[in-house]
Amino acid sequence: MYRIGQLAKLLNVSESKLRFLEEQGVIHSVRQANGYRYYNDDNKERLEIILKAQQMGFSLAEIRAVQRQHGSKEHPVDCQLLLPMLQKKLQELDQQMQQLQQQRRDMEQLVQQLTPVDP
Amino acid sequence: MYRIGQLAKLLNVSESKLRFLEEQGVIHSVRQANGYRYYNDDNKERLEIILKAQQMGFSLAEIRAVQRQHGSKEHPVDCQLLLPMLQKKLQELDQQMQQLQQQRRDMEQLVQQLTPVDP
DNA sequence: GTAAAGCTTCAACCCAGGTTGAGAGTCAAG
DNA sequence: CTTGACTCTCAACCTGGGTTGAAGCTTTAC
Repeated sequence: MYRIGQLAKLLNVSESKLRFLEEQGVIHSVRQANGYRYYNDDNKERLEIILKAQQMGFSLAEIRAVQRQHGSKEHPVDCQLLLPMLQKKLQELDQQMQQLQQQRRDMEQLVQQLTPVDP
Repeated sequence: MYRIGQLAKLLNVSESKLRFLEEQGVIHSVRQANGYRYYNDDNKERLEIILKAQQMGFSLAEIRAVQRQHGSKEHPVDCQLLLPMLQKKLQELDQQMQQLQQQRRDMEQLVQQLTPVDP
């Protein structure tokens, strides 16, 4: 059981961000009588997954959507939560990349046309 | 010479966005005595480039940075403006993709471990 | 010559994703 | 039993990238 400061330091995020993410409903903590947030291993794991998802460019809205979709089922919950997101993201990225590469080719051609025989 | 409404419709963006982008210094227009914004082909071309750059995930700050870097030189200006941005972005994407793919492999393995011989 | 459509500025608002700070309670150590 | 470190809530603020709306010109069309 971590307290907020410990977990924040451990995962290198701000305490305020942890409070914010909880308020937004994407992570959870356990409250003791003193009112402090405590985080067990499940809470921590979920947080780590959320952070990864954010790094990959998912918005909190997308994350919430997948969480709801998937409900609170059995075990490989978090992986099953993450996999569809990943697959979606990979597809998007593949598409983006292809567009970019096409545009780069176009650009390079343009540049060559516009810099005829200067030297 | 387009007026703002025409250009906005043509490129499928809002008029307010055109005003905003001008205020932010990333595009320009020509003012006539009546106070209206008019857009010549150069203005339009630059706008199109900015819009593409935005689609590719560049922030206005990044765009401004490249614009300043590159000053207002000669001709293939806009391509030379776009190329370094593209190259940077491509690198970033390549990196992201590799991370993602590694993570996906990890995930898939995990899922398999966690769903042993269920049926 | 008047109405509608188009344009102007300016200030206020919106959303996401947080951060900051005040005022107050909790806990461990000396 | 007080000090310092830690935590709580709540409200206000911030940034980026715009949107919305009011009040007032200009231009076009009849």
